[in-house]
Amino acid sequence: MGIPERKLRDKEEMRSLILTTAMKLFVEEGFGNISIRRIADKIEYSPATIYLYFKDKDEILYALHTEGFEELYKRQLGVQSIDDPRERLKKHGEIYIRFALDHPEYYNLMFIERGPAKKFAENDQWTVGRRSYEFFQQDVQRAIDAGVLPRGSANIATFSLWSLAHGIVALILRNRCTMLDQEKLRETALSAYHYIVQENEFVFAPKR
Amino acid sequence: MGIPERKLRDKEEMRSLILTTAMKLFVEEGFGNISIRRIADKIEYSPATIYLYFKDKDEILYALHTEGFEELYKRQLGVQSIDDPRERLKKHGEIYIRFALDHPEYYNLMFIERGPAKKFAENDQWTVGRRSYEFFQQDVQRAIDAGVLPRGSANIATFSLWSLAHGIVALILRNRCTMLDQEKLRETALSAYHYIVQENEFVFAPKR
DNA sequence: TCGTATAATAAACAGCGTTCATTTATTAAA
DNA sequence: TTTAATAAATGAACGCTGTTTATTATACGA
Repeated sequence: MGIPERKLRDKEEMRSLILTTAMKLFVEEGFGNISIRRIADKIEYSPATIYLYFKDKDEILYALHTEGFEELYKRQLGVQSIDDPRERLKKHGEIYIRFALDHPEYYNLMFIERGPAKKFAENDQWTVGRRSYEFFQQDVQRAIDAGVLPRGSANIATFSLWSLAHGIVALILRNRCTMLDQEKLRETALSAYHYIVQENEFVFAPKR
Repeated sequence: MGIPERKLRDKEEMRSLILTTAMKLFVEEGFGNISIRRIADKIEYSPATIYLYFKDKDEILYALHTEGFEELYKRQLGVQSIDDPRERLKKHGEIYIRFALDHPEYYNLMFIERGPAKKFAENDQWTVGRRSYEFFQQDVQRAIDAGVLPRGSANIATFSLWSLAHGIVALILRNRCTMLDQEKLRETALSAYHYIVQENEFVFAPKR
């Protein structure tokens, strides 16, 4: 009696076929060009078939968004090579900003777009994101304990620094930085983060 | 020979009829429910007619976005009652954050959505935004001069603080703050900004 | 009044997410 | 092997979207 098992495997295979196809479309052509109908085309099934495996489009987006958090978390682990609390905090920001600028489409999905967020309530209330967040928060707490950051709620401090990093890349990704040198956006982004989390006042000052 | 003049007036009237209708729809039903066809319905014209007065939908969005900047700038002027550079900087952030949370739809259009940004290149490269930005930048420069902020590029400092405020509200508006107390988001937002721009010497002041 | 310039529109195009009745394929039972 | 039941897949439609174009209605100058 291996038939129900095989059927389940088939179902799972189809789900992941849809997902990897969505992923490919997503990476190659960006968020805007992803559509149920195009995914269906690529896998040579009817659009209606996709709805047998996913409730709606947002459910697919949510899966992609989870994929993105895997990559981000992997990168975050890079901070472990650093001991100094302040340097570690800086590294966190750099990793975050680089991730966003390296994978703008993923970042968009993970932190800007409305779609996947709708699933937070239904699903696990942002479990994937939570892991990244708490990892960061730990190091923020450490920085506070070390006197590198002002005392106060670690929650607020974490949210504050995260907002800083998010704000930087979100404004860049959405083209709100026409007043900045477009050639040096990457450097500027990092400098903006360093301006807040810095060794002392001269480190990032322009050479004169 | 007042006919061509009247025609011009008519044309201008039609443009503003479309805009105010779009505005009404926008405010009443939000960004997602604004569409050329619904605007056309409301003013009892065909959708095609709208294209005689606006090149495309983004051009209408851009006009709304400009409207939003008027309101923001008005609020920004509120800082003029404050002299102390640090307090003024704090006020800037508060006004910005309050504006975003009071008018999420406008904020979305002005700083998050992709549509209007496409017009920056074609039009005047974000003149409306620039006014707000430069007003803020002046006060940042003043804070630097007063020793309230670390020395360094005023450009970076401005961008940095703006990013902080933007990040805070953007994450809230896009529902990425499930880890925070949803009842106190407003307070938390302000606290997050104050955490960076504060009396306390740790963050900004040079080491010892 | 007549031809012309302008304004407005109906209709269509190409796309979207989603639903549902119907058909096709697969499995279990007779 | 044939038949009945079940599961998988789909065609076609619904109701939207932004945008274009050929056609019609209107207003104007001569």
